[in-house]
Formats: sequence, structure tokens, C-alpha cells
Amino acid sequence: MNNEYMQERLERAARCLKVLAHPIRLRIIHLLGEGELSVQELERAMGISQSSVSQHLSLLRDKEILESRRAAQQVFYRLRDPRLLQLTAITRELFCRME
Amino acid sequence: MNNEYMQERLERAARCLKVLAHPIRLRIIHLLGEGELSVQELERAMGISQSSVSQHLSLLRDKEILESRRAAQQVFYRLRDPRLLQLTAITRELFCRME
DNA sequence: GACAAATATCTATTTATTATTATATTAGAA
DNA sequence: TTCTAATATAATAATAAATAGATATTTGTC
Repeated sequence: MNNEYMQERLERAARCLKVLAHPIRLRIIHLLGEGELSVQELERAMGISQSSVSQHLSLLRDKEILESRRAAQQVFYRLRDPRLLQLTAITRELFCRME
Repeated sequence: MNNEYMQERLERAARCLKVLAHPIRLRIIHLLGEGELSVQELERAMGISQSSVSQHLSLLRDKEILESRRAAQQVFYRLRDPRLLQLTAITRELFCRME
């Protein structure tokens, strides 16, 4: 594998991981692990402002971590790839043995 | 699981992921996947300054992602847990299908 | 002890992220 | 068309992270 290509891949991976690396966004992913939810439902489940949820969702969607569908005034978000949950599971295993 | 504990876990996971989420640090982890290397070896393999390598290594060690041993003037770094490579492998699978 | 090699730390600067508040868009109902 | 609900975007101020260069430690050799 040549170096430029390698570098691009590393940068892309880093950008995506960086978007995952936020407590609110990890929580969103955890909640969406059960199935799709509307912005409103996420907002209520997490107790944070509409604007904040929406901005975090938009970062996750930009990186194609989430996808969405609109139903009337509501927009429902879901995980784009279930393997994401493997990633968060390993993350927990590695970093959250907190005793 | 109570909410405060959940919140702590999310924050810890986010802090660790954030440290992973940098192209240089991902590269370091990739190189260390083969076995331990000294700071010098990393410096040469990556073509970046001593200070830069050392600072990135220290972030990774703070989060207990890496560990090190000193041998005379050299310090050798290695991955602390091989499951880290599973994490980076899934990351690549998910985010680096770049065609 | 004086010196060199390898690594670590400190500091200043630039750049990126986050949170907040206000405003805009989109869709449906009256 | 006007009003309301749901969502998105923009602007910005506060905070955190990245980079580069200088300096400090640590260890070994003479």
C-alpha cells in the first residue's frame, strides 16, 4: 500500500473516530442501537436541547454513521451499519473497566 | 445501570476514543501492531520530529492505550491490549471503504 | 564530573470543538 | 394564507487540542 493512500485512510478514519468521540454522540448511538428514533425522542431521552441534538446528529450523518428519513414533520435517525455496535462494544471493553 | 455511572462511562470512552482519533496516533498503533518499537524507531518510520512523536506517545500512555519500558537511553512502547487492533480493524472496515 | 544520546516536558501560538442563542426551513392543519 | 410543530442552520463566545521550538531529564561513557 502506498504512503499517500495510507495517509488518506488514516485521516479519514481519524475524522470518523473523532466524531464518535463525544459522550453525547456515543449516547445517541447507544440509544439508536435499539432501533430508529426521532429527533424529539432523542431530545427527551437525553434531556438536552433541540439544537444540540440536531447538531450532533448532523455531524454523525455527515460521516455516514447515521442515516435519516423524514415522516411528516418528524425526522427519524438510525444506525447505518450494525457493525458500529461492535465498535462501541470493544470500546467499552477496552476503556470502561472502571473499578 | 444508573445514570451517573452511565455518564461517567460515556465520558471515559469518549476521552479515550478522542485520543485514538488522530492520524499520527493511529499510525503509531498500526506500527506497534507488529511489536514494540523505540521512540527513535517510530520517529524514523514516520518522518516526524522527536517532540511530536513523544507528545503523541504520552497522550496514548496517559489513556493506558500504550505502555513502555526503558532500556538504557531508549524507551520502547507497545500496545497494552491486543484487542485494540480489533478496534482499529473495525474502524477501517466501517470507515475506509474509500472507492 | 563533563559530555552526548535519547526521551520528555514546557510554552506560545494557531486551529478546531463545543455550547448557547437566535433564526430559518419544512410540513401539516385550520 | 396564517399558524404551529419539528427540525435545521448560523453566529459566536468559550474551551480544548495541535504544532513547533526551546529547554529539561535520564542514562551511559569517558
